[in-house]
Amino acid sequence: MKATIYDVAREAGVSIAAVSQVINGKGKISEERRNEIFSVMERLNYRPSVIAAALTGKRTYTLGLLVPDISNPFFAEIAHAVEDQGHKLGYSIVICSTHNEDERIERYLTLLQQKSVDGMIIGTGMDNLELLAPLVDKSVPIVSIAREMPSAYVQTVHVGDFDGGKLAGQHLLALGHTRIAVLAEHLKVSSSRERIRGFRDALAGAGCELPDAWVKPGGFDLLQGGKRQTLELLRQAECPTALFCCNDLLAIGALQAAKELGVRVPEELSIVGFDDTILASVTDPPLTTVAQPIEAMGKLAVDLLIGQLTNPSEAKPAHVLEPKLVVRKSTASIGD
Amino acid sequence: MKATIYDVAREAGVSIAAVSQVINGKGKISEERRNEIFSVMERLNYRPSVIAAALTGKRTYTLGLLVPDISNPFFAEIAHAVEDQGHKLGYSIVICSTHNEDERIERYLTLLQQKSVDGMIIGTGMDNLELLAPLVDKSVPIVSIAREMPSAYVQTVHVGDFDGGKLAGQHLLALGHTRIAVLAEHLKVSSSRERIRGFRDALAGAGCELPDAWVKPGGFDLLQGGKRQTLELLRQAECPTALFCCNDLLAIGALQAAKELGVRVPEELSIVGFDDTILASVTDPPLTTVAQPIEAMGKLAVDLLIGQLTNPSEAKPAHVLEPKLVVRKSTASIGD
DNA sequence: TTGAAAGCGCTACCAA
DNA sequence: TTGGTAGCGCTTTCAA
Repeated sequence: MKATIYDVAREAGVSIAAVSQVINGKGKISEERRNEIFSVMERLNYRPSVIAAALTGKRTYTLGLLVPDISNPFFAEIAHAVEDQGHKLGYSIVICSTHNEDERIERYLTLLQQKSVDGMIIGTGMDNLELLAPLVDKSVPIVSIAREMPSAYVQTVHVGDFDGGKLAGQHLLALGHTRIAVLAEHLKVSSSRERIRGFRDALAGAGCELPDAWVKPGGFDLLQGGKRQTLELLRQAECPTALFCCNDLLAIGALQAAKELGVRVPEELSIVGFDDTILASVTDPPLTTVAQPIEAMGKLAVDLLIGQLTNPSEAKPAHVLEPKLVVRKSTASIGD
Repeated sequence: MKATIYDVAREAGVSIAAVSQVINGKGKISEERRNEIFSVMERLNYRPSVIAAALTGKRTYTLGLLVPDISNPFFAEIAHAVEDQGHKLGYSIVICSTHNEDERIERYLTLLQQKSVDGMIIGTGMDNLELLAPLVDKSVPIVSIAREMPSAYVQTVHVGDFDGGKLAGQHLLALGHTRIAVLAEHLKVSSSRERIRGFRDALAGAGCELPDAWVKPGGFDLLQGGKRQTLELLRQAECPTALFCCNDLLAIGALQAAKELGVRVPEELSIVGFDDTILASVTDPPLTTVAQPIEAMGKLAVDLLIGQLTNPSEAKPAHVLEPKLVVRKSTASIGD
């Protein structure tokens, strides 16, 4: 059986209060007693129950991270960064993957709260901000990452999606493309919408039009979705010469579709992705993509969250990081 | 403030015991009272505290998953599979990434236990089985995934690493290679050792020797490590014509090294990986690799774990799934 | 059927 | 400095 605070107290011949104080380094205990108690804890291999402690409202030094799909390298890399920084600051991270299903968002939100994390980082889009209400009530600090979240209550860390889309657009325009299509995630994803808006903005600046029919929203499976949409696009009589994909996974689907149809990238079709995950650097050809500073975002999110923990009253500005275009081999001048 | 069981009891004019019974669907409560209580719970937006419940030893319907590095697509895909199956069976999954550091293994092991998960799936190699002792004491069910774990206490799901290595070896031999080197993870990783053993076995069967100096263990960063080791190998006078990499990430590092040196794959250097993650299918050239049935492994691990939950006394055999060689474009006959 | 009360392990306040 | 003790919110006998 696991040792409890009572066992330690009994063995050491002191009260549980004394033991509790030693555990938490609070109160006044004589050096002698403290050492005695420590050695008993050691001997009994005693581990305080976080559960019981949490019940009495103590900090748990655990942060929750909610992502839509952990098998998307972008979020896996975010998770990695968050874990790293959290650990540096003495926090453990528990990760929950909502598997892109709305119902699970609510479930994991509740779960994390119930497991009494000290704060949460949310990387999942939330259509229904109502879901945050219980957290706000309990004043659980929240920062959203990689997604805008229009709530005064949550702090936000994300890349300039509009600017990112614009970068992609300008790059493609500079290469002489005018017939360009867009592969998106589900259009309820705000970052996708923003990226497209930025992209459109760039095209518009050059007097180039993006027909609505050429904005293809994907389904749940980004890879398959990207592939399917691209096949459709490429089979049209008047097909696009370039593709802007709202993330790397979609871009890879597009790459696969092109390969399947024998369409050469970048000679016959230019493709630009978004995120700059590990995937982008290894594909054939390597992917031109809009990079998000994943590591910096993860670190910043943790820093902000822990900042809120220690100073809850602070203002909560949005932090918008700068996207960068990384040119690799999947884009080329038209007619090259 | 959040409503407690007391609030509900008071509002409904019953005892907390009655409310508890309703929550858990136990005991005998008149239909009438039950409905009354339900409606009060609704009105108060009452959510039972999992923490408090856990303190009294109730199930939490949460499973813990421990992986060495969530940014490795193999483990991200495992996590995805586990989450999916867990969810199907009504369990939530919390994922912890140990970031490949031993100290964090212990920390997260303790954490998960403290958060009172009902069981744990461990995908991290554990040198020190002592760490499991506290879990065994509390009889927390454990299944290890993707790693052998020589403990009668834990159930195991993994691929036949020896056979997988052998498949790789046979494939390379069949292509006429004899000068073959191996890229491994840290050699304390048992699966790497097994894969190499199987690989050696295949070579030995053909009278081919694998010099120890050509077994290159990597460091923490698999990608960089794989690249560095490959550069070293390729710069030797008498360099290998083929590489067996103990996972896809290493193989990609090798691919990058080859590209950097202008060594053509597969014409001048054949590379075979292990895992068959998404990465393998997108690289340039696509990677020949030994596939693990990731989805099946995740599903099986969850099933076994939940089996133990409901029937703790069962025998705990190891489940060894079959690896499959997936031939893509990174391997070719020697001299082609 | 229902309710009173004893924990679960720990924190924090108040007396001693 | 110390120890006693009242919760924290819920589950679970055991009586009523």
